[in-house]
Amino acid sequence: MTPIRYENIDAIPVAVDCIIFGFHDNNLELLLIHRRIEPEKDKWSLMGGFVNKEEDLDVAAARVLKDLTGLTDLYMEQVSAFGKVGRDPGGRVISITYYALIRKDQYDEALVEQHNASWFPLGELPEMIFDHKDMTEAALAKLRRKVKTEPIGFNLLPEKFTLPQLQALYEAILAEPLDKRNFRKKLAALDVLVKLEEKDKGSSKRGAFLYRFDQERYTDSAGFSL
Amino acid sequence: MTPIRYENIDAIPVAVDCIIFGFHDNNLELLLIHRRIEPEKDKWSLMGGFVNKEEDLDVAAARVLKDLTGLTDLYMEQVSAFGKVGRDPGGRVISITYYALIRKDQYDEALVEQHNASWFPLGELPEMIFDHKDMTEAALAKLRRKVKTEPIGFNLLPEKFTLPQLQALYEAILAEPLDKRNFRKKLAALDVLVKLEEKDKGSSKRGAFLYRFDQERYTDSAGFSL
DNA sequence: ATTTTTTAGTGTTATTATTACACTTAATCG
DNA sequence: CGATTAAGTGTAATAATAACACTAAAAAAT
Repeated sequence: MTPIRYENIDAIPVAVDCIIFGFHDNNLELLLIHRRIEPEKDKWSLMGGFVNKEEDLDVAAARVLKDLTGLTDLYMEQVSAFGKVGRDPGGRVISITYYALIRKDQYDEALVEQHNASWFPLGELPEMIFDHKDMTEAALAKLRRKVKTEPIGFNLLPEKFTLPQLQALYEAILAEPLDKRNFRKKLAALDVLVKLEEKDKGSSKRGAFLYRFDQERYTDSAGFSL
Repeated sequence: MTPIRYENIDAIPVAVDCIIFGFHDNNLELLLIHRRIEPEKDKWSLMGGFVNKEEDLDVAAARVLKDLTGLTDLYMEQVSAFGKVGRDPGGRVISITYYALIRKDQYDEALVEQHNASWFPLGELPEMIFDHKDMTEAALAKLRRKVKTEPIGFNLLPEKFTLPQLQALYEAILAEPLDKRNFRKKLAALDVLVKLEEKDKGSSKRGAFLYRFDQERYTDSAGFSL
């Protein structure tokens, strides 16, 4: 990595592929794109794109996300690089994966339709091209680890949300049931939620109080652990 | 990422850079290379190399490691991709980082000298080129996380080691003192070490018993947590 | 030979974190 | 106004972690 000019060096197309998570109907979902050309026609694919010569990796990922969803400033984290020689039968491509968390009430549906994209619950993923299944698994593993120690789950919920919603979100991500009282006890201890006056009556007769995540309280606090 | 031929796509030189950890004198150390040309002359650098067009990423990393140390089959893990446009002033290069754990009693000293490489304790790192400092920090963070839940620390020790050595290793990696009795209690519970008849008298008058890590016992066991 | 020095080795108790668990309340619907 | 549905709430048992101090072995010094 020391030479000063890199003209004799193999250059390789580099892509970013995005694992886009959403939350709907108490399920964690993935936004995938329907592939309409051979090879691998009719399989599904992560949203991706090539990295331009003068473009930062994470800028490329953000661009790809914006192209599909219309959204900017999404929560996004690099997962890892996939670089097996034969991973893409169309030619050598190294792909850097990012996962992103989006609010399903916010994305641009027109753009998504335009790309033949649709949402799949994690349990019902279709066949995917290349190594996109592996990428998804790596992203999910990373998300599961991260969500326990950083308050990133809120990126999947609307600004205002109820505690039952929040719990369902964590259950969906971690794929395990959580005890309601223990969950709330931990949250109360963290002291990063603000209880609002309003209730959401969408999912019960009684209605559940709405909360919002308070970034400042979190910043001032010691940690986060659920 | 969908087109079938990638001829109109920007291709970019891709490098691997290796964060090579060793353990010596109760210190975690890094193997760095002295840079003897401008720019950044006399700074230090991670060992790296470019990825060949027909070479898997991890094969490239293993090659780079072998070139410097003579060792194969090292424990190695991908850290992440660094891809800022200006990170290397010599031109656009995307670098995938790997950390590796080596036994300081095994590497090929001649090769290391040939590359003007030397070992630095983590606390005394010299100025490094480009973003190599960031890479090192990312690698260390990953190592710290991993070492708590996977039995990878043994890759930094000789086949036979003493419990005081093992504890010193964990203290060096985690950069915090550990309680001797609690440490041994946990190890005993894990039941993955085999106590040998021999003692090592290198570091004390009394001498400490040697142990070895038993891969089979670990595979059969439920988990690992220190 | 005896004492000194140095590091290895060993259990128990207190504290904290986690888990398990069941009833009451509020509001709507019939 | 009774029935239904999901929201909301506290306590006790268990497990995990953290704190802590002396004895044992061997070599080195006297």
